[in-house]
Amino acid sequence: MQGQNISDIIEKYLKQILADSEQVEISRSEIANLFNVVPSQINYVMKTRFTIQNGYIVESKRGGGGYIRIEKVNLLDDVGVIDSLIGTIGESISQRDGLAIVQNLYNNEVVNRREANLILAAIDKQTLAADDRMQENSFRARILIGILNHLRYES
Amino acid sequence: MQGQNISDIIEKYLKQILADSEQVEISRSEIANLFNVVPSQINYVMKTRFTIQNGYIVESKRGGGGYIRIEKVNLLDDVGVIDSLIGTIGESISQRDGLAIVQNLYNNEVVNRREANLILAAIDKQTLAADDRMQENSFRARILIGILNHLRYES
DNA sequence: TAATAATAGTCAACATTAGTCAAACAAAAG
DNA sequence: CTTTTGTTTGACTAATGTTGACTATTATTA
Repeated sequence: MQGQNISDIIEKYLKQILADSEQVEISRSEIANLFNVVPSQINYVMKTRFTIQNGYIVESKRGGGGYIRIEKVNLLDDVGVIDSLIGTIGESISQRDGLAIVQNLYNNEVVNRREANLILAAIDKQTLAADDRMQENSFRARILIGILNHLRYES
Repeated sequence: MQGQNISDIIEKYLKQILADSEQVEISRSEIANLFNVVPSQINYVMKTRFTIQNGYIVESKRGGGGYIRIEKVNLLDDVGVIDSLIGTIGESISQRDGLAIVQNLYNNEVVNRREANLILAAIDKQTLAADDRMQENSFRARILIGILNHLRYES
């Protein structure tokens, strides 16, 4: 029996709720209070246990009536393809290689033609119009990775 | 589940009315009274939830018989609005305003849900992960404009 | 026309949330 | 026992919402 630290207990508590409903909406301070931890511990639990790789999406809002919402999503079958594509992107990618990635997605029917063109518009050299090539390639990489992470699940 | 703060509730109330008619005309003090808030809170709701990015135009008049009128605008009816959207983006846009624009595109059926989420993934704060806020907002602006220009020719 | 009443707008202070980051501490691995 | 990895904590930051004093505009009345 593992899971004695408080982060594990909070994780278990939240996942128990998520067993019944698709999402939970909590107040950070309330939960922190409930388990007698500092509020920022809740952020730690989110970052380490409710990641997209595990099939969770976390959204939040600050200010009055603020919240943290955890949503459980269905991971798709081609997660393997996505992982390997992310691996090849790394921290920087040229427009040419970016095009290849998008074409790969299209060929694997992860996206349709319209969606592929949308992505290409987003990572286009002219669109990014960065100060230098390194910055351009770096942002292109981040955008592609963000999109790929999104494609892991159905929304 | 959501909508704990009073601004959200007022927003919902007004949008419910706007679901049936193209516009609403309210008295600021009446609405403030109805929801037990100070009148200026209504201005706050207008400024944060009924912007042109959200697809609304707000007009008002002071003095006796004064009013605030909210009008829903339709992207498809008016090609110029895409231009004005690009204009409001300018060189920099926050995640919040970016979300408003994408939601607007979706509401006006310029993009479908999947495409909207794809765009949101591309302009997400975490995706961009820029060194500073200015850089983040700048790239978000370029990406959105690139996509909007693409959509203009596509459809 | 001038004064007054009846509206709405602006702005800054304050309130209420959540996020970040790094240091201290603890547990696990080597 | 030492090193590495994971956890806990709290000070500081950021975002969002609420309030009220003061201002601006328009209509009505004297």
